[in-house]
Amino acid sequence: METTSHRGDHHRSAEHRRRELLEAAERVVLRDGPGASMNAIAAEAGITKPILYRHFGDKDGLYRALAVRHTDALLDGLRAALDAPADRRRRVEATLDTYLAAIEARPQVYRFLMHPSEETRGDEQGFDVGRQSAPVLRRMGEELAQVIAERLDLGPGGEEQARVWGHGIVGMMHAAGDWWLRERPCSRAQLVAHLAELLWGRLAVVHDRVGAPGF
Amino acid sequence: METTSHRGDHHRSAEHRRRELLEAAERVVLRDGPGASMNAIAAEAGITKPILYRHFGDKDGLYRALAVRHTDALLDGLRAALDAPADRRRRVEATLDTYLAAIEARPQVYRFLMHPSEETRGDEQGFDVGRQSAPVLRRMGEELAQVIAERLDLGPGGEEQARVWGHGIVGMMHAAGDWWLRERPCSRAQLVAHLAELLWGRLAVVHDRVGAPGF
DNA sequence: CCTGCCTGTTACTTGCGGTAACATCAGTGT
DNA sequence: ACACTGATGTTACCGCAAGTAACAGGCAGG
Repeated sequence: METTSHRGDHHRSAEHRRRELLEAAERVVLRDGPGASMNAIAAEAGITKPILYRHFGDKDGLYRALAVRHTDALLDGLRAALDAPADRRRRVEATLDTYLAAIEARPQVYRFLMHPSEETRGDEQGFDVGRQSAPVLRRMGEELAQVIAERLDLGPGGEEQARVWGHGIVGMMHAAGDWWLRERPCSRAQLVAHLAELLWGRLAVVHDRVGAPGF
Repeated sequence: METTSHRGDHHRSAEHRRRELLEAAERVVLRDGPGASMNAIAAEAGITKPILYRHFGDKDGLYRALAVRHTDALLDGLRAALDAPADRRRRVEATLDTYLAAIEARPQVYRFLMHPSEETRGDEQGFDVGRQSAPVLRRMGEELAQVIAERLDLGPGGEEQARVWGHGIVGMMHAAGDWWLRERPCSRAQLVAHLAELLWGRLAVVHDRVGAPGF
């Protein structure tokens, strides 16, 4: 193997460089928000733009590469919470709390993940529907759907229902978390409790107010 | 009243012009997607950029003005569904279906509403959290929260819970609708049924699959 | 020595948001 | 009649960001 020496070195240094660039990009994005320019990122890394383009193709490529790490980390945490040894309600609460703790701890990362690239050209006027939802949300929805379909006996059509629930629950978590993080109206534990109550069907059984139009 | 004649005419023609510009902008946005340029909008309206800026301040202003009409229309529809004469389950289903029918009928409008402006400068590095969620979602969440708080007897702390539920349900509806519109895995009625089942707490009572780790 | 190949540069093009400066025409006060 | 005001419209420009040549040096291996 004469190749191992230099080609291995080349590859390793290339990947090493790539990691360095990603870390520089992360620093800039965390400092300047998701609108950070390629020039700023290149400057932070001590180099110039074309190198970034050689490594990542375009801005979207860089942002996607950046997002993968955080997305994976977040999903790992959620899977762990979903697999904790406890009853179903506790698992749901733990999963909600894990997500909320993550976005609370690093709101800049969260903001970046939910908003990676805006408008990937390739539209072509034929309505393709708003796919503005961040890929991380789609992945979370799909993974949750899979867990639900695997573990719950939903009967015929259960897989479809599991997917609806997966995306629905993730959307609920995301929207509530976004609002909570902005307004901070209560503690994280209270938010988790309220959401779990909602998922546990309290909306269906709570009584109407007296003297109000029914709901 | 010497003012009524000319000032009234001036105001009316100004507002008329504004409506014309908004309609041209809408045509372009529906044709080119939310990334449409001010130049393109001005050209569609038969004028040039500075006029748009005089009328709407900046791009965000134009987009906000555009969004208001659709947002109002959508919210009116949702309020009507929420006020329909039927039991609670039917009302929830009607509300979900109204929202989904709206985004199904005009996906381009939907996409535009959920994605108005990207990154309104004014960040200031101090974490302000991802407020990328479209204003329309916030408004929907707040309005639903108000309806819930008004009509349901949630006991102490009920208002807080109502707000959590409002934003959570809206997020669920949005995420599920977005996914459904992209993949079209089932009929609208089925999607509504699945979501209503989720809100009715079936997640809490459905049985584990035999031989699988519990959930 | 010359040929690739990687890394890096400077300098450019294109396109966008936004603005300044100027031109035009309608009605108003004196 | 005449200057003034104010809205409508223009051309031409600035600044900035994404993305792209085209060129310059280090370091293999024939």
